[in-house]
Amino acid sequence: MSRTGGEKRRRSIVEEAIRCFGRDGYNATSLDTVAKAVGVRKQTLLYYFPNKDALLEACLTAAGATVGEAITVALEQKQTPETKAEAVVHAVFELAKEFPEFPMFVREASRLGPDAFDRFSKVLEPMRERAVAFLEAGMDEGNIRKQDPAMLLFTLYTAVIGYLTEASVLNAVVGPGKSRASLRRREKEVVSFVRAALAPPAA
Amino acid sequence: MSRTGGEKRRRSIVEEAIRCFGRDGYNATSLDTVAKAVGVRKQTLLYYFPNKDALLEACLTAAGATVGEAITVALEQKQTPETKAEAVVHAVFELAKEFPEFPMFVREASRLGPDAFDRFSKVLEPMRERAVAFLEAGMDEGNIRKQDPAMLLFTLYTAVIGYLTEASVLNAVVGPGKSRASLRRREKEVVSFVRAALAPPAA
DNA sequence: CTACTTGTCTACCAACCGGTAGAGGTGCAT
DNA sequence: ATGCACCTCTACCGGTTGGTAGACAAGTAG
Repeated sequence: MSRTGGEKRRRSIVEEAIRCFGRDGYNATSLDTVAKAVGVRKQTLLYYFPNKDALLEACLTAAGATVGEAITVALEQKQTPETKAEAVVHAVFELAKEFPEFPMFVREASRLGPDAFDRFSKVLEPMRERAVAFLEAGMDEGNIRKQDPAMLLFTLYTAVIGYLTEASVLNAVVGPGKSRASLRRREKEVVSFVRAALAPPAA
Repeated sequence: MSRTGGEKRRRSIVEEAIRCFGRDGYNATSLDTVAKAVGVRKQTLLYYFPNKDALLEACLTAAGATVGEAITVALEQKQTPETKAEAVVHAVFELAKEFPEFPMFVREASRLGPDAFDRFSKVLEPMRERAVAFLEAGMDEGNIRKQDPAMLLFTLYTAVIGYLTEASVLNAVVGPGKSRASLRRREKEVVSFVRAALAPPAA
């Protein structure tokens, strides 16, 4: 029919699959659902990917590359050590703004087990190492409160992903009185939280 | 056959369903899977609950009651204001220790949307209000850093649930070098994090 | 003994699942 | 024009899904 061309189609399949997997979960998403979102028949998916699992792997790799790229771009601007963490948070929130299902997909990746998450995070490995080194250096210089840097990184991760994915909880906790917190407000909250987590005990 | 009796059977169905829904997600769990876990045929489930959705509602209500009870018991012991938060964290971790799928089910509840999460959290509503009041009082007295108490509560929630559910991430971030962090160690990390989040800026 | 309630079961259904087989259309190189 | 690689499709398969219909066993009250 329309012959959209191979690589372009492949990318659009992966993008829609990430949306569906993030929204409904991998196991609860049928190939038909993804195909309908792309605007194509299920068998076209199976032409590009031998089976559902291969499609998932492609999504995991692509997602890792996407977030890696976003963070790299954010850190390319010359940053003072103080603003680095906030720049990363901002980049992730920007990504979530124009791709709301993305954070949910990341959480789904971790839910699917170590293998799936490793495939997602493999690209991010060097950035993780640099982040740990950055945190350790900051601790040695006294700019960051002394603690296990890996655990600190994990705590920051859960805070960011939590603010981005637990919308139901946020509404329930903040209560019906206040208007539902916008992404912008949540980013401010996360940033202030990150500052508190990094700040040394005495100012 | 064995006629285990109505209410007992009903409870065991709900418990196993929480396990399955937490482990695999609601949409990806079949009634047959739950039935097999209980040791009974699918139609027996449908005798107690008219359909899958009704079973989910029962699970949400039961889960809310369980965590509410655990927290209530933890706070019954006379606590100093300083140890209250840690007592709640400890109670939740104890619950997770002997019921590992429980935190995952809570996260699944939030993933299923506001209606589902409301059903879970309805029982917890008065405790939420008391917690906010407690935090506000602490802020007024200068024992807790001034911030939006509802947002603080949400941040604490995401931290606890994150440490309990994101095992894959934890292993990936902490790295293969160290042994995987035990629940006990994670509880210590969460508690120290909670302290940092509550602590006023100058000691 | 009989009638009724409660609980568990077998048998079945239409819809949907992931995946296979293969026809056919389109554009490009020869 | 012809062959071929690329892409999308229809048709189908065996297995699983949530759910219905109803048989049957066991306790219980009269």
